[in-house]
Amino acid sequence: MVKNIKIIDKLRSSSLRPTKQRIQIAEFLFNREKTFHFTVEELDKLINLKSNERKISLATFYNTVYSFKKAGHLKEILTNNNKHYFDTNINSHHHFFDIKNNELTDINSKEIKIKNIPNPPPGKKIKDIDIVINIENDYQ
Amino acid sequence: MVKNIKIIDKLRSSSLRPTKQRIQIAEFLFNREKTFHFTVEELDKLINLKSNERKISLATFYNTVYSFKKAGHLKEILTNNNKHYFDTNINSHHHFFDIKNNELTDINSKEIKIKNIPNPPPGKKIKDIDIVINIENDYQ
DNA sequence: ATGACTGCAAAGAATTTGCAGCAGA
DNA sequence: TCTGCTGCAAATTCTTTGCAGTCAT
Repeated sequence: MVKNIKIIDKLRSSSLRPTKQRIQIAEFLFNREKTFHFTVEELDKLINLKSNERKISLATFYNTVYSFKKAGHLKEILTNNNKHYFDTNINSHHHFFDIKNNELTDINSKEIKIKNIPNPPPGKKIKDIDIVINIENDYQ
Repeated sequence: MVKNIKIIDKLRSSSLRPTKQRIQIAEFLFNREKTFHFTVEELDKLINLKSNERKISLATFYNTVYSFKKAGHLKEILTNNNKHYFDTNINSHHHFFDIKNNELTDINSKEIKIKNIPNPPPGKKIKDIDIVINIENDYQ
């Protein structure tokens, strides 16, 4: 199996040693076209079920996902369902959240704009802005 | 101690029996001027510490807070810190979230507006929109 | 060789559940 | 009386931690 050079560079350039586990997780996450939303536990199941190799431990998934987040390769998504969701799309974008099934969808529109952004409290600055549009079934 | 008629009406009008526990919790939450942000565990501590009466059980706090939310008397706030935060301000409003200390502040400004709201997916309708402005210390 | 990383298992934090008994209507 | 509600404790779920052994450099 040919190692993915791009993935290894990505890791190195974030001062993350390209270990077997990190490479496997990074390939799974970043070699894809579409945005991918997940929790750490889901990721563990997805990767460990399909792989024949030795299982990666849950603690390593937690470590790795948080390292990737810190390095800016993943974004964390706000929800009110008491789980940490991550997103492989790190560009500034927003989400629909289906409150019935806890389902997240990216909002592709870049046109969404906020007017009259208030000033942050003294001594603070704005880091970024999350917009979540909560949706529900349209019975009519 | 005079029972708070308004609180009892509020409960009744949501088909919630005005039990001693619900009245005590509702008085604590709703008889105040300013918006109040809390988690269920914090609420438990705040109410049970200051009260001389028999302690209200944690399960009852969970039941009650979720009933109040369902009845529309509380709003749940989005965060990414793995806790359910609630807000006594049920009017549409938004939050600053200090990512360092997990601290929520209301944004009073009603002028904040979103332009070009995208269409929800087919069969869905927009329920509401949450905006969280993440802030951090402004070192310069 | 030396840090950094991983795996394991135990601990921790927050929330949920089941059910017997209690209390509003 | 009859449900709905509460209290308790156990269970569940997700996340974190400590540490010994392993691996990348």
